[in-house]
Amino acid sequence: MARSRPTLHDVATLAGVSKSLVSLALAGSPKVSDASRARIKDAAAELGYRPNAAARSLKVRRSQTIGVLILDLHNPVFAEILDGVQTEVRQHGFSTMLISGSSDPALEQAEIETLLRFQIEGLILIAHRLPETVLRAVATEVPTVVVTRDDFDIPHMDSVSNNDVEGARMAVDHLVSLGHRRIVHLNGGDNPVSHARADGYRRAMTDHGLSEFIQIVPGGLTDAAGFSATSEALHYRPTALFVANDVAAMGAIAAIENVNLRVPEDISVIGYDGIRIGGMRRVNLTTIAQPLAELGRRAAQHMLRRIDNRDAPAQHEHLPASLVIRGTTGPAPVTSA
Amino acid sequence: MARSRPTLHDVATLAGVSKSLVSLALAGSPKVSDASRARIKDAAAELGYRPNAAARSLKVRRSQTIGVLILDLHNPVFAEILDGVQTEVRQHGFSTMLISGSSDPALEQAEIETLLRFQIEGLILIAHRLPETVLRAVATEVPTVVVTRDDFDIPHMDSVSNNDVEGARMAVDHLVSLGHRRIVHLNGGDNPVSHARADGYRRAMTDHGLSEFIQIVPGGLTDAAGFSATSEALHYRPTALFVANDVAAMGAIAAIENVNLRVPEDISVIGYDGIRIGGMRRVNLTTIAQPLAELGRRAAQHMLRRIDNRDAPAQHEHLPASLVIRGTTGPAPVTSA
DNA sequence: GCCTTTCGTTGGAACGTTCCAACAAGTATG
DNA sequence: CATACTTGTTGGAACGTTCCAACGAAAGGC
Repeated sequence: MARSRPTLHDVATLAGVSKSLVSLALAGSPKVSDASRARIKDAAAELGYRPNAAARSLKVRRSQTIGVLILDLHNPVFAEILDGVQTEVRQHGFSTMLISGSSDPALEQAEIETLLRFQIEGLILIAHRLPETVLRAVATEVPTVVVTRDDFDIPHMDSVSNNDVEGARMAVDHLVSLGHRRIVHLNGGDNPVSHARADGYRRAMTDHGLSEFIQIVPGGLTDAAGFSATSEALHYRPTALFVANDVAAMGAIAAIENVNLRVPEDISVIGYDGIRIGGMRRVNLTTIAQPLAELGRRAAQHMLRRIDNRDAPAQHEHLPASLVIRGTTGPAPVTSA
Repeated sequence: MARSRPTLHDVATLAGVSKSLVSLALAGSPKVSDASRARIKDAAAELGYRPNAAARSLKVRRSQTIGVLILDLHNPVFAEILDGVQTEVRQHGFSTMLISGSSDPALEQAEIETLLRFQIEGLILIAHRLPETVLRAVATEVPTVVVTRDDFDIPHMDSVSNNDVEGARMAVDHLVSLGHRRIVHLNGGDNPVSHARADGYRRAMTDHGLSEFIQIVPGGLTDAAGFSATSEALHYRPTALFVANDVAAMGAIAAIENVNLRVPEDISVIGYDGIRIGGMRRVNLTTIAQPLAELGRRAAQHMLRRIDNRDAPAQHEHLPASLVIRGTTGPAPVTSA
């Protein structure tokens, strides 16, 4: 267990040159003679030299690290976005420092503080529940981009999300094209994303001349919330349910089957998000799929761009969602209630 | 957009003291007078001072950061373990630097190298596929603990995992207690965990006097692998399937239902891991649950212990798995084939 | 009134880099 | 042959901390 790591200086003495030259050589400068370069490389290898990122970062004032706050690691939506962020970011030689949200929102702010101490060059928020004041403060400190939300207008702060209103409309369109009219929406609770999806539902229903059937049942974004909200939804005798997200949709389906109705023969169900599990054959959920990994990648790209040009105007990018038809939606039953 | 951040020095001049005293005060030393302390705190707040972690880490040679390699971010098993790691680690004032495995294993080694440059104080491997030589090399550099695997014997390197052999036995016991005899195992492929589970299956079957029914079908750890392996498994006319993990079990169930057999009336299915989705009512999967978050927490604890005492003997901790009975297992059908 | 202790404070070296200015030695230019 | 330029190399300052040794002032003990 080697006590203290070899430094640039150690390599220099072994190679018989100055530490400056070692630094130059290792950085791949062309002004180093081939002979020296070879000697230095050998010495570095022999000692198992590894540059100290803290020292480097202190000197050059760049940490090559970007911070990522992920609201909920358990939520597959966010995990897949994170994956997209990671692949993009590492391709550009950056590392990620990760923190995940906890039950206490105040903790998240403290964690962001920690991230900033490490001189992160950028911050990506994969969903969040920070008050706008905090968000603004953060934006002045470090280039920031938010994924899945665009409900803010802060200078120099980008967002990447899908258009939830448009996605909700696609869900309704799909159901209508299958002959459904009594389409109930299971809402996802009091958050911007759920509001937008409810809004899209409302508008699409109206556009289809189905405003009399508009019915929004309060729910949540979890399996359990979907399950329990469904019993209320069934009072309205829907032939189809548009559920705020996939996870809740799975709960809804379970609730429907629980009262001996069939999906999709009696009731069609469509979710939102496009999480992987939805594609498993056991689940086979029709959904409005967000391009999750792509969302993450784009966020990273915005980030990197903004690191080079902090003063670029804020961009709010929307990536298109897409309808993925699987087994939980089908033609409306002929017996209209 | 404030250009360069205030330093200790700036705080010192504003407060009219030396930077040493500021350092002392901010560290909470008792040797600082109340008057000075107050003045310093005010000055720091006014300037929005934030300590530079790189500088600190350079000086004290402690980064307060631990590295985490997560093999596959998509796999809910690993995500839940990571969550456990995070909560424990942050409670002790450490941050995490995350990297996730990619399709190319060589990349993972490069990423570990990056982690080491940041002077991480410890490394937690949430599953991995590194060759033992690399593992050994890593262990000499930094305290390391491996989660979900214990197939190594490297000095100073801990592991936390569940006992897969024992867990597999529990699965078989459960099925046998329901009257099953024709129990087929869908294997998870060529990796240590799957080997152990197959082994446990084999032993348990033998112990129950069912060695004639031992049947191991090669498969994988994904939904698709479970689906396709099942068609072969059905040739053996099983009344129950013990599948290598939950995700593959979901694929298996889909395949069974696909040929118009019912779960669990015709065939019982039990998985392994205890991922959250399995608990969703739509899935409702009987499984052998690993204490995932606890696995992560324990790993972090081992890590922290080892940071204080690098030379402690290696520990291989096994956490007990538990049988979670849900809806995919039931009594063996009376018509024995 | 002198010595010692305590208290609060300070200067400065160190951590391991990067990079600028400087330079020696050789090569080309006038 | 002096000057300028190139090539390869070097010393040293800086980055923002921590912490040791040292210090002056006040206070206590003799």
